[in-house]
Amino acid sequence: MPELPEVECVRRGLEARLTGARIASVRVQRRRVIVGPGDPIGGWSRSGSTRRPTKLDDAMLLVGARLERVLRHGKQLALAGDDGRIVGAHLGMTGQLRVLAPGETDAALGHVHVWWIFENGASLIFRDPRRFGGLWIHEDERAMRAQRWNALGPDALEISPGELERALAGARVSLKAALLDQRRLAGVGNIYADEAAFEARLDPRRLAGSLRRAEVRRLTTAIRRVLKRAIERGGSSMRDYVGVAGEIGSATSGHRVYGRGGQPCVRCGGELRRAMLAQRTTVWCSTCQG
DNA sequence: CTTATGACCTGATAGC
DNA sequence: TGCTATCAGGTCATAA
Repeated sequence: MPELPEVECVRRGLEARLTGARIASVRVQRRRVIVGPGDPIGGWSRSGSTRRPTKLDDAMLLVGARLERVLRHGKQLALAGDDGRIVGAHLGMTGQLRVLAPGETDAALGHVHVWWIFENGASLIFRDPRRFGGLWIHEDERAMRAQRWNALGPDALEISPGELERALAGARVSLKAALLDQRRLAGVGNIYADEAAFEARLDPRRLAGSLRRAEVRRLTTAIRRVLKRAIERGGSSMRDYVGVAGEIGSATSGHRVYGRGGQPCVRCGGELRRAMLAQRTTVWCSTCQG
C-alpha cells in the first residue's frame, strides 16, 4: 500500500518520536519477515527455499543502540543506530511501523511480527497482515546501499528532469509501467503514477521512451508536486495506511483520478476511463491526457 | 539484455 | 447467513 508519501510520513513520525531513544530489547514473533545476513535477499516468503534462516541475535536488531536517524529512499526505510548498525524496512502493501507510548498497549493490533521496547518505555512495532513487507539486516549503511538501495532509481521526490529523462530513455514500456518500475525512479506506486500522469496531462499508455523533452519536464514537475502535496496531507489512508501513531492521512480526498474511474474529470468534465495497464488498474482522462 | 507472468499473503466487499 | 469470486497501495524469481 504505502508509496513514497506514506513512507515519508512514517519516516518523519519515527524520527520525531524516537530519535535519541535507546533500544532496550526486541521480541521477534515471526522470524520469516526478517532477512538476515546470508538469507535470500528477496526474502523467505518469495524464495521458495528449503534452507533454514540464519540465526538472528538481538544486536542485529539494534538492541543497545540509540536510534539516531531514519532514512528513506523511494519506498524503502531504514532505522540507523548511533553506532553504525542499521535495519532496513519495507512496508509492502500492508506493513506498518507503529509507535506506542510508554504504558500504551493496543491489544487490537494483530499480525505484529517484531516488537522493540525502548529504555523510555515506548514501543515500536512492525506489523504486516499480508507479509509482503519485511526487515533487512545489513552490516552497515554502506552495505545496505550496495546490496539493496543502489538498485533503485533516483528518489522520485527530488528527481530532476535530466534524471527522469535518463530513466525513461529507450524504455519500450508504457509510461504507466515505467513509473512503477523502482529501478527507473524510486517511490511512485499505482496511486501516484496515475495522479502524476494526469497532472502532467500525459496518456499513461504512451510509450515511455517516446516522451519529448518538454513532456519529461512537465512529468518531473507533476511527480514532485503530487508527492509533495500528499506528504503535506499526511499520506493517503485508503485501507491499511496509518501514521506511526495510528493517525489517518487526508491525501485520499485530493486524488483526481485514482479510484475515480467512470466519474467526471475535474478538468474537463468528461468521463474518466478505467483499464488494466501494466497489470494494474489505471484511471485517466482520454480528453485531457494526450 | 528486456519484458511478461505467477507467486507471495490476508482481508474487505460484492454478488449469489 | 454463508458461500465464492474479485480486488487491493508491492515486489521478486523465473520464464520467454
